Amino acid sequence: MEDVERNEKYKLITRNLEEVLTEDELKQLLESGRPLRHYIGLEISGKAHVGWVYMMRIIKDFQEAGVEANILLADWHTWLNKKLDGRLETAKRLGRDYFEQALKAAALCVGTDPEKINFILGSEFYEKMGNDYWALVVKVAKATTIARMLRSTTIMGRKETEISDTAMLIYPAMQSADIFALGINLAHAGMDQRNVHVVTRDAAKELGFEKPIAVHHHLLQGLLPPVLVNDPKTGKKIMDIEAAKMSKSKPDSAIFIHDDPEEIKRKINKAYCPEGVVEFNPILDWVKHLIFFSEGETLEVRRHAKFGGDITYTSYEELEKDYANKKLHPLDLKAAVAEWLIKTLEPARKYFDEPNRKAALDEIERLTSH
RNA sequence: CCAAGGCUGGCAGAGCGGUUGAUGCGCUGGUCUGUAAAACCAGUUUAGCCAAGUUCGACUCUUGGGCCUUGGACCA
Repeated sequence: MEDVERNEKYKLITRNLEEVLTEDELKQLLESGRPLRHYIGLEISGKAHVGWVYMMRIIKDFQEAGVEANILLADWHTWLNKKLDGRLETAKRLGRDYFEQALKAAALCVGTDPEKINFILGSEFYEKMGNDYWALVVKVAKATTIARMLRSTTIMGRKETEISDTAMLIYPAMQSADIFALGINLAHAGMDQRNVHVVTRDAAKELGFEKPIAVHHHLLQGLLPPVLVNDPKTGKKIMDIEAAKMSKSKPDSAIFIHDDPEEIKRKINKAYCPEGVVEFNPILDWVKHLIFFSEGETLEVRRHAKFGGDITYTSYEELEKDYANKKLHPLDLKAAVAEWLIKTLEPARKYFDEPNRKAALDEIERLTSH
């Protein structure tokens, strides 16, 4: 009975993850019966896009498996990384006024209770911990070579060569310290941040801390045509992960959670989506990961009788097969996806009707538009 | 601290003491496809890190300052 439950939990936690470091460790932790403390850290930078909704669906799974969910509003990291207007105060304020609000809105979109997630503002936490926190940062820094730190800094959406000041090296050290200081045993992030988790696990070993389990989710593709590069290992074409993800510098590459229906339709319609081609297709990527997240999901395609009439898909595989065989036209699929997004994101739009939240959204819009 | 090179449109990146800022990418619009992409056509407005000077006239020359890059010096 208990084994079954553990198995269920394991499945629930891992079913949509792209990577678990390591699976055995996670199984062991579940078996130990000790509480699972999760965390994901977010820089206070851009606007909230559908990737957050996807992330929230994963967090919801974690919670249903009994995991305690924590989100770090990383205002210090934002400051280190020179985001927004470059001031800590701004990151601090918008962390609470916009980011926490947007994350709560995303939680509402996936039907989880926002109040059951702990939101931790970095600066408040560091103040509370005082010297102990900074001692941890130093410990991590001492346990990690410069080369290693540098390699982990591509998480910030910059190439190594673009890193010019020392603060950039403090950034990953703080990220590791956050995990230790919060007593996290389930460190969660997107695939783009896996390096820093690997550094953290190595440092844990060196410092005698328990190695946190690192879990990484798939990054939803941006809507623009993919940038393909040659993989030096296999010689095959792969996507440039940094170029492919949704970004605030390319507003049409992402759907934001508070976008209005017209905006959603416009962006989806603009999206790259070659007929019959499954590979590197952002719309199908979203359908696969975001929409058919779990069993029982459906996608209704409404189309003219001359194009085959309405059809409801109950699995991604089924849909992909039709798409590959050109039985499902991109335009019909796009319309269906747009409708799904409009409906799913409705709670977020409503949430941001509230004047204070709207004002915070306007401010972040202003700070990130140029 | 010293030296060399750089700082031009959203980005990359030419040329020139004076007249229409090359080219590429991006972006916007159009044509063509039942979407997008590709292709082709059109558009992208008051560019020159700052200051002073030389000059009839400087983005282009001189000097000072700022920032970036690389190298050196100090520590040895």
